[in-house]
Amino acid sequence: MPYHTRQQQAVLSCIESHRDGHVTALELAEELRAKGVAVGVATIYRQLDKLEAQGRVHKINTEEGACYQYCDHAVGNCFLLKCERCGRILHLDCAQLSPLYRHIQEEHHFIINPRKTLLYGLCQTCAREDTAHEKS
Amino acid sequence: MPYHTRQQQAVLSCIESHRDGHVTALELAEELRAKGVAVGVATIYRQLDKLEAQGRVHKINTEEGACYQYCDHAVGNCFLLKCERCGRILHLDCAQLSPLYRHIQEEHHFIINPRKTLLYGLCQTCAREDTAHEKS
DNA sequence: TTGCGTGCAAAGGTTTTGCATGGCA
DNA sequence: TGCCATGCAAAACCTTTGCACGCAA
Repeated sequence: MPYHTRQQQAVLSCIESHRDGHVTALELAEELRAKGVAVGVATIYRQLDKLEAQGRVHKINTEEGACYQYCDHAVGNCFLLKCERCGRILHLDCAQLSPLYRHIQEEHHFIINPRKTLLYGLCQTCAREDTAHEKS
Repeated sequence: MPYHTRQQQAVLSCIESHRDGHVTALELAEELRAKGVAVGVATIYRQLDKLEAQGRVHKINTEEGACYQYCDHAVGNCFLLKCERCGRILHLDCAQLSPLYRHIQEEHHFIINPRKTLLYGLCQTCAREDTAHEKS
């Protein structure tokens, strides 16, 4: 039977406040410390594991380590785009995604977890810069 | 001006021999050592960086760290599927992928790097096991 | 009171870096 | 000969684990 603690509440509300963003475990630790609600990193990792198992948080593996995102909405068509140049992560919604997942399931018998889709590429800003550089 | 060395050749041919698979940097080191062509891990990481910059190798970030895959073919429709249960990585080809990339580029102005697409989910074997467990 | 959750510190693993050495051109 | 690439070891880094303690129920 799980206990409710001050730390659990703090971690959850902190990651919730990044609703449309994503944070690393260590960023959470830093933020909580700044707020005066210090929580040990071990506890943060353990909480994030639990929250992920409950489906309340997504864990996303990037080049720089794992980052986490709060999740309260339908995720069927949501996905993340990481710009390989500036490192920013964008959140998009694309209606063509769930048909693709269905197709993959029917043709290749693989059940996609839509919460973990992360594509890499170039964001608009960086793509523009590239073009500008090529011209000069 | 780059020099050509025994080690470079060894790393490249070793990763090439995994044509349809993927290896971690440390697995490469292990394999090379077993072949009697010991190469330091630092060198392997440095080589993989260069090969990735040249587009000859894909770097894929997984839960367990980075793995690398040789790349010599058109990659427009290739992608990877990682089973979240057994950890296996499958390589698939799906004609619906490049239209999706085009759509994302046109609608959301993000240029996808098709070499890095990695989706998560459940492979057929593990999905079957899940179903079996639920029934019992 | 019971035992789960926490914090600290240490361990674990992967990847990077500094520096002296070796080997290609 | 000049200089890049290598190897080793140490460092950096993120994440997990062990264990004693604190606190919720």
